[in-house]
Amino acid sequence: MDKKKSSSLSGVKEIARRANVSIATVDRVIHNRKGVSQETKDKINEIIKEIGFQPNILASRLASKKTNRFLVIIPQSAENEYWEACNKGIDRSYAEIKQYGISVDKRFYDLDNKQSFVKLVDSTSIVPYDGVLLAPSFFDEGVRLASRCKENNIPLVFVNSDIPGEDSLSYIGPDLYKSGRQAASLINFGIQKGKVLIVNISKEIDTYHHLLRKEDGFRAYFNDLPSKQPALIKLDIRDTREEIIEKMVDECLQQHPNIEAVFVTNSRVRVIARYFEKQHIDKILVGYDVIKDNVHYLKQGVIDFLIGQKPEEQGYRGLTSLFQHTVIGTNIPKYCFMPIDIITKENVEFYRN
Amino acid sequence: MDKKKSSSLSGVKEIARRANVSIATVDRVIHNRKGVSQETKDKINEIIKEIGFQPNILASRLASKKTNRFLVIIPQSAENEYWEACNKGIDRSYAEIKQYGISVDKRFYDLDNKQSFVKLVDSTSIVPYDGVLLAPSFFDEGVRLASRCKENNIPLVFVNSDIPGEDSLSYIGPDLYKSGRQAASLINFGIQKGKVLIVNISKEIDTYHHLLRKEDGFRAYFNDLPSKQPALIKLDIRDTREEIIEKMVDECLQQHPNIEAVFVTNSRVRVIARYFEKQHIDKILVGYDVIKDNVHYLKQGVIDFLIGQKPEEQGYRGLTSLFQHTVIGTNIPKYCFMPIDIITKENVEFYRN
DNA sequence: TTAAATAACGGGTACGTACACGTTAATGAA
DNA sequence: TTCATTAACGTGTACGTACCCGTTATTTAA
Repeated sequence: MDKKKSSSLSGVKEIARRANVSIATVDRVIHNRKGVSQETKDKINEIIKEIGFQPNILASRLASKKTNRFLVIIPQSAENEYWEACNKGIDRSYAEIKQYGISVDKRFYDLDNKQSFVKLVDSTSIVPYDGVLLAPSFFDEGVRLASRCKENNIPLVFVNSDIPGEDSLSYIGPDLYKSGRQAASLINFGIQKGKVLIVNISKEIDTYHHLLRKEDGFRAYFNDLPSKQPALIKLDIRDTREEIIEKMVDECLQQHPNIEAVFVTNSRVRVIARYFEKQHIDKILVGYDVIKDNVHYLKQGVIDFLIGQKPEEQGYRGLTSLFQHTVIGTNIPKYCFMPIDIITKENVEFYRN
Repeated sequence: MDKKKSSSLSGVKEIARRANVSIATVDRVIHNRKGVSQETKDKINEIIKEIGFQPNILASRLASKKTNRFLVIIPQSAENEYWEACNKGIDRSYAEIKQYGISVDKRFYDLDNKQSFVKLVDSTSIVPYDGVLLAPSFFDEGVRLASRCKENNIPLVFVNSDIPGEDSLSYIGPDLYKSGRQAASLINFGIQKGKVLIVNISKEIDTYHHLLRKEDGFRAYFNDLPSKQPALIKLDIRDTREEIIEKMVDECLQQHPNIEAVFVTNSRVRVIARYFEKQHIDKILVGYDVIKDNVHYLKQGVIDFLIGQKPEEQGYRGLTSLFQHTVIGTNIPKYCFMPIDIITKENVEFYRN
């Protein structure tokens, strides 16, 4: 943690002095531009290694008027707290890195409208950008954008959902499968011997696939269990209107009277919670995402556990990763899985998305 | 998110141009040094507000050869994963801010030896420092250091445990009481009608007090419960030798045969877990801190829940806060409570301290 | 009345790096 | 031989801010 007086003992000037060359030559070597003989190049590189030269990023950024542009493509924040949080994380990152001459262009699409994503992806030129942050809610277009990035050699970071085949710089988001397991483990801890209901609520086919991964993990947990294995009922609701949802859940509960716990695979758990509260139903209820409505029912005791996926941090890390990769030259891990946060009535007040 | 071409439209140069003064005069106003008439001072301040001038921190730091020193006083990392993590967080922060000409001096004390803390505090001069990061494991000396900081007007940040009376810049750490409540809530979710055992293991009286806060929260949760209230047994162990601990727990379990769950108020839960494994005891076990041994027993299924307090982040935030306050001028929140993380077998692999 | 002090300002250099441009010598083409 | 080209460097300025050191006018002390 100690540092030499950074004055004359480090820096390009010192390197130049030791190598008997000018600062400009050292600079050429550092940025491996041409115009330097192999001999001096070797000598300078050796000195660089010897004194452990680390360029002063402040001075570097100040001198090179270089300004990097990043492109961000995520769902709209309006009426969607999850993506609002992600957006906020991006802003927080931006506030920290704008000093370095970074600019960010954000484009938003409608999560309920695949076409808006298609149009956005196809109409946006990625050429002027030094990096792209993408939430690829829809598969095919995500792939298209990814390959365009690859062609142009532009680093690409996925947030929230991954497209495993494409070689992105990094994926930052949840492990859906494991989060499903986690939910199962919590429910298993609380139930006696009743049945367990799994509810998937989604209209778009692509987003529905994400829910399936969670369900897989959920089921896998119980399958791996040596002892008791509760009966698992499944309910698919391909409609997001509350009346429809309530009606279908109602019917299902009629049909299976001894359901003890309900697992909702996304943030729509709030709708089920509202229904439970109205009908004075007291079952174990587990769902996703720390958004206002869900927190309300968590505090009421209607929802027992929420699983958090840190959307704010996903946004923050996404942009920060692009910055660190491009400007600082840091090595970015290919996969950055978010923690699987368990939120209850007792700890929700301290939770940070 | 859009930015004007930051070239000629912002910066001290532009301010100077608009105010018909030299850059030096603008600089005097910005750092409110004397040598400027009230009139021009007002004019310049107005222009600053008008164009929303934000000084370029890169250039500022580069020009002023100012180098800030921070003092860090925390327990030794050796054989203590918790404080090792905190130390690591401090290093991570340092790696980010050293660019700005920050240097950090670390001093370590022995958590099991109050005298080492006393000596350290009394022998260390805080005068040359621009900020102090302190883990005040022992109360009285913490107070002494705090008042010395106050006299010298040096910002002080507490991590891990607070000394509420002293006006520090910030406290960064857990809410012990609420974390106890959280533990209670988890246990309550899993038990049927058996008794619950609370175990405090600590030698030093000061650290023992921290455990009491958790116990208070734990008890409060059950007190607030309208319905079932399990019997709470308490076991104080003022010795850290494993044989002693095992023996006392053994006796206690003999005496109370129908204990269903055990809550250990610190990271020593590993000792109880080891004992449980040996004796093939299968009870709900909840404890603190994501350290190697505890994780082992979590994965074995011996420990059901660990409560995490993010030591790494505490260290990171601690130093970063000092930096932001001193160098950037950011407003630091007086209290920064860590989330109360719930860690299980299923999510531990994604957990970040 | 004169020297000294002070208030209010401007000029200029430095921080560490980037880069445009100038310079020299060697090489190649005509 | 002469001119153009190129490799291999050095010089110097710029980035935006900080701050030392002048300079001028005005006030104060003697």
